[in-house]
Amino acid sequence: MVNTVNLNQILEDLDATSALEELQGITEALRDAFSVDHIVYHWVDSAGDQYGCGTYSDEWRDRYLELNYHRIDPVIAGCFQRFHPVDWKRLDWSSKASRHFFGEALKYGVGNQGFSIPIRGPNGQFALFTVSHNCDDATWEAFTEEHSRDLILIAHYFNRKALEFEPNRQPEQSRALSPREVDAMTLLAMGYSRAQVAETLSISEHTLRVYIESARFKLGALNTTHAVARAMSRGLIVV
Amino acid sequence: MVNTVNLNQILEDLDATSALEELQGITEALRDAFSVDHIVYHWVDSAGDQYGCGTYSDEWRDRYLELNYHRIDPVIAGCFQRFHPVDWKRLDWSSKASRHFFGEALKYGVGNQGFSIPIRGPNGQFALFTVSHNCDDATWEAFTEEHSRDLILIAHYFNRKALEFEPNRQPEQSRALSPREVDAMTLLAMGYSRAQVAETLSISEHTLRVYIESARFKLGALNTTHAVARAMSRGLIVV
DNA sequence: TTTCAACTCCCCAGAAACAGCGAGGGCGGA
DNA sequence: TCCGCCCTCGCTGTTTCTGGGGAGTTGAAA
Repeated sequence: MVNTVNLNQILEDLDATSALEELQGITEALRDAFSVDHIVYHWVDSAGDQYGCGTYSDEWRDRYLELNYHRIDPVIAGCFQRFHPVDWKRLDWSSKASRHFFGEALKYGVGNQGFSIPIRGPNGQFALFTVSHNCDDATWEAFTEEHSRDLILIAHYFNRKALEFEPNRQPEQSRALSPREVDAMTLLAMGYSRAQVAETLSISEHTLRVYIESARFKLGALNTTHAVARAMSRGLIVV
Repeated sequence: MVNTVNLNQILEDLDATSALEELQGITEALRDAFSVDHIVYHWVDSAGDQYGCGTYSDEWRDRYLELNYHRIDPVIAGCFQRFHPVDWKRLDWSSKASRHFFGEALKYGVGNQGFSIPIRGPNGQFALFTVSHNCDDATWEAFTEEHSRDLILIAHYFNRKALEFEPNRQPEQSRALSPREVDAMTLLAMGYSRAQVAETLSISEHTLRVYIESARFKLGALNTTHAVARAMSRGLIVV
């Protein structure tokens, strides 16, 4: 793998991008620049609705989406719990589903090595930036070691553009919760019953209910559990 | 402001840091390297519990914490909604509380210029990395323009260390959920009622209940909402 | 000044969730 | 082979949550 990558040029190209299709082209240019098999940016969205760009084959991408592989993909699960970029080797491949998934991926041309960077944006947005290649462990470690910083920056810029191009996903910008509503949601997420929450906050249970309903309304949630889930995924509460 | 900053050296120093106190020292070194007034890393916990390190005066930090300024600080509010690093000038200072807050900050030696980078980690973790200085707009723009990429990387490395030093905030490991349990938790988090979930999964509501109870047990949760919250914060389900 | 959002309190009835009991078939690892 | 986990289904009763009303205060923004 050649290491004559001009980081500044890449980032400027990314900055200048004005359309979604161009991002696709940049993944290809990056793949060639880094001399790796694949570069993928993958926005992981709520209901399994997904979006991204990259150099994986169409067959693999379609299969991934169709079979809802994001649910068993250890890369997603692992990155979701981490802040660090992560080498695929360090993930948990112990379950049968994981190994089967990996086998499938190999068949469809994904490299045996991978390096994925989790990226998080406002409102619980979550995405991955992945580099994948076919080589031995030592080569791969040298590569990731050398380029991890550049890749973090590139991932960051990719996500900027993705957020820019997908304003539709932003209107989820629900109105912020009031302090009391945050309190209520937080305590509910901690497992308190309504009675306990009311007591903890020193208010009547009915008042509490008003907060919950208000929060539910602001979050567009169907019930309390949904409201708590949304509040969490949008980073409005931390448990 | 001098621009002889050795980014690699900084990042290596950060990587080698093994204790919280050293991070404080690094903010001071960075301040000198960049020749700015202040460098601050600020972990914002929505519960109001906060933590960070930086070169602000002790008086200002104490005042900030004591008066719960994080609730009215436009830097926090603004960064929380953005992915991009942001110049303080571009934030919303229209409210009375904001302007009062800014006046206070100036009195306590915070610069009139600022540049803050939002950083997000697992479980809704949120932090800011801020550079602040006293100068005119043009000078500041030139500075941020030149260093924004470096600052993004530095911010990233700071957050790595912060997460590393706060293991109690890391998700605890719990037994993995079975596929059916994941399905159940996911659909519940999407706002479905038990009846709807059962129908969606094509199982009886009683069976569904067994999954929910099982998941609740595995997660050590007190009720369904709690179980969903824990499953989400541990990255077992993605909603 | 007026308006608006936030915070507080109250009643009631129906829907939903919880808790505890039990049972049987299948599949994979020790 | 046996043990344990996963998946599936059933019953009964209690507790909790939800949704529909209405009403008063405060404080900050327009």
